[in-house]
Amino acid sequence: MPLIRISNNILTFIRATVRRSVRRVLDAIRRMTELNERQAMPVNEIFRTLPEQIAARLQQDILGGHLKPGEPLREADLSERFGVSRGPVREAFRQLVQQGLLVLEPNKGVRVAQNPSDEMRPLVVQLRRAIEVYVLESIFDRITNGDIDTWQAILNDIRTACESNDLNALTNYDLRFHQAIVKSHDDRDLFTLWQPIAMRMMMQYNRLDDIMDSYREHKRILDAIRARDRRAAIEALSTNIQ
Amino acid sequence: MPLIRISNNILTFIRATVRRSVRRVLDAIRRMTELNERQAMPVNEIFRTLPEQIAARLQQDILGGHLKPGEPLREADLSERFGVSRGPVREAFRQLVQQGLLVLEPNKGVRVAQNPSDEMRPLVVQLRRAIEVYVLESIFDRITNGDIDTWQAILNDIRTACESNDLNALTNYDLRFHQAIVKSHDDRDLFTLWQPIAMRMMMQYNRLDDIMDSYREHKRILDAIRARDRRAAIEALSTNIQ
DNA sequence: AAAGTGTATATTGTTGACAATCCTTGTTGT
DNA sequence: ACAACAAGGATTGTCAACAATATACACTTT
Repeated sequence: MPLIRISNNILTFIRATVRRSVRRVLDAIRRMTELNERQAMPVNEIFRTLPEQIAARLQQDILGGHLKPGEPLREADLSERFGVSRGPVREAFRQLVQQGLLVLEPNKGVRVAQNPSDEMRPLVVQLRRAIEVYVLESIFDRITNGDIDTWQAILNDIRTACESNDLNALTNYDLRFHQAIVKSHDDRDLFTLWQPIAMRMMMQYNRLDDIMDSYREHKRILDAIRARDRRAAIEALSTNIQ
Repeated sequence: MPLIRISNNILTFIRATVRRSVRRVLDAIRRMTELNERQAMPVNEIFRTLPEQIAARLQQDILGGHLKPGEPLREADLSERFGVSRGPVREAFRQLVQQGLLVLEPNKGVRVAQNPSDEMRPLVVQLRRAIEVYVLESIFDRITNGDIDTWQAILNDIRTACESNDLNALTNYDLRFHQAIVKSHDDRDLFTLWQPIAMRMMMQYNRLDDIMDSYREHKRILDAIRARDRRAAIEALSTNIQ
């Protein structure tokens, strides 16, 4: 029971004003941090929607192995866990289905997808390589120092994860590193195309004997880019994807 | 107002009985038509869900060019058109987003996706070829005469469409032909992976000077399969995808 | 023994109402 | 002139209640 009663008209106008103010602040931040327009985020990527937040959490759970392949997910459970109704949870499920992390059986719900079979892995590798090499080729001459700084920051996170032997975090940052590259292409559709393929590889993240190799491989990529050595960059990228 | 009032208990038992009967009939049909188990459909693929039906209709509208790229789709409009509430329409939107036919902007709704850029087309071709060749290689020795008959039926449809110069129908059957091949792989995940890529090619279906070429190309594929000529089949398939 | 039936329960599917957001238009203040 | 404001209408987002379906189990029929 509020202490003061406010009319609806006044409420909507307060909301509008606040919203506008927030937008102005965010615009200012964006200008200050000099995100180049190529990846200028719409406001709604900063305040992500409910389903997106839920999907992000579940994605981590799946890639981190806390949810095992084949495990069923119930809408009611999650809606309680996140304190929302079943609608946004359903929506989040759809997003994860698109990414290939969940499979949907009508009237029966969703389960965590099985890891891609060993037989299939070479195909997935081939597809992902094709896309990422295409992206890197395509953007190479337009890569700014700002881009490189962004990627360097993620690379630092990769290093930290490797050093502390945190496979969970490594999976996450590895994904983000490549994601950042793919997202810097003008054509956002490429990211949509790339995501489900990359996800399928992330589900079985165990190819390295020495975990530090992951850091070294990514460092090679970024160093080559910084040196503007096109061939070396693409070669390093290809090597990393397997 | 129903003429007779029936208690809830009786209703549920009637429903259960009817449902079981339907299932038995469908099982019988399935056995009679001798669909091999590899692609044995669950019952719910025969009676498709509401969202699936809506998505299928919209898919045709988009591929047929009745909905132009960039055109916004409103939930309320479609829910009225199909006589359902907005829920299933939303769901259908999500499925089409997954296929790359719609793009989603949070709080703003969906629009028909832009055709892939010319620059991007070679990449998409490469990806689709990789998948379909992989599938064909993988299933080749296990292709049954039943499979071939199924594909022949679609090929006949392609021929009819070509002869009557119906580009709309041709797009549809061309899609189905390849879809049937991809779906006959054990691993259903391959289809999920393939679909968004193939859709992006179907959005710009205009590469042929002579429309009958489409029939000839598909006939070459099927003839080679029927002759169990692996290399020729894969070569014909590759040629067809461009 | 195998297939079918009655029933209860858990879960997903659908709906309509309401809330939040976007977008446009006209107005105000500088 | 220009940026910010105010108001509204249109559209998407969220919710909670209800309907339909899947599934399991005890029981009956053939």
